[in-house]
Amino acid sequence: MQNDRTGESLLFLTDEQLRQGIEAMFFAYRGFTADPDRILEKYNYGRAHHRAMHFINRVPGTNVNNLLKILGVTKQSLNRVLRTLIQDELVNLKIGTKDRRERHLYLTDKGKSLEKQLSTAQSHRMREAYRQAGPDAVAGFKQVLEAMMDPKSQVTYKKLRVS
Amino acid sequence: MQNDRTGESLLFLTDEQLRQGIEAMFFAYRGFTADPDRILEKYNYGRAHHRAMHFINRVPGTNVNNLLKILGVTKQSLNRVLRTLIQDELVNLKIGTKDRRERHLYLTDKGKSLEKQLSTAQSHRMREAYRQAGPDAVAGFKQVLEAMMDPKSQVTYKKLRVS
DNA sequence: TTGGAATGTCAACAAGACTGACGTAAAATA
DNA sequence: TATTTTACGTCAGTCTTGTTGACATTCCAA
Repeated sequence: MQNDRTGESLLFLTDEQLRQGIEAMFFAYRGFTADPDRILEKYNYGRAHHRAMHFINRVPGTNVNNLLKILGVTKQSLNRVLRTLIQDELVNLKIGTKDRRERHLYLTDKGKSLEKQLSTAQSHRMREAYRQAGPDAVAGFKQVLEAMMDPKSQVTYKKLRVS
Repeated sequence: MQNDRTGESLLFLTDEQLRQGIEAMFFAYRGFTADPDRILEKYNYGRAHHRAMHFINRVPGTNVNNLLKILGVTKQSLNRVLRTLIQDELVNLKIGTKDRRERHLYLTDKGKSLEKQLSTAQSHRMREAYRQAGPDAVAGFKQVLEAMMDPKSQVTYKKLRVS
């Protein structure tokens, strides 16, 4: 695409480059989750709670089914997490007015506060990485990640921008 | 907040950009692990086995302690995985000649074969993503990921290139 | 009115992480 | 030589987060 296949090296597609990419994903993901994990530990929550809160914050009023699709877990798994979040008053349920089977999910003020703490920590690391790498690198970073997603995730990911 | 100092737009550092990066990491990592996961399931192994095999393949003859540092888990956790890999004859132990307390780890032919299967699947997705994004994007991708790692992981990551 | 969708919940299970404690062999050091 | 430290293994117990399967409730829509 952006290179002449007529003698240019395609060096970025060597096995060594791919292996490096794989290992970079592994180590970077550990860093990516490290800061929120430390905070969550203090409150006796886990990554699953973080993810739920993140997307409830991102899509306030989402119903359970939609959240399930985003998170890609079973309802039983999500339910366990939601139950504790609701008990601890981090998440609010509102029964749908149009369809009363649906539960719409919202963060409470307490929930927003914790979510803010978590996303601040995570964003801080991301911001530093972005700053060090610069705008062009960031654009490339996102391009590659997006291309790595399953098609369904890609759709979900893009929808989140629009909404 | 994060706007142009010298007229240059730091648009890539907005909260929205950071949030997108966070979500991209989440969805991309799912894609990243999806293909190997499917293969592992058939053999009744998990991601932990994959990671161990990956790095034993990458650093043949590594001792247990070194592998522990790379993987960042407890010895109990790794041991459980190693035990099954050795039982199933995917991994070989060799007692150190210089220091006989050390166990050096190697993939057997059987182990190499499975590792190849897994890395082929994972590389295939990575290669497609690289190809779609192009060499500049790939460079940026790696820059950002590297900057996102914990310092210790960064060192480990770089050492793997050299060795 | 009936089928199916949206949701919740109970039970059981497994992977994979953790901590803590203990044991052994071998190397390093005082 | 005696002691301590290192490398490794293992037993036991716990936690989170995922899974399947089964069943109940509510309620929309054909």
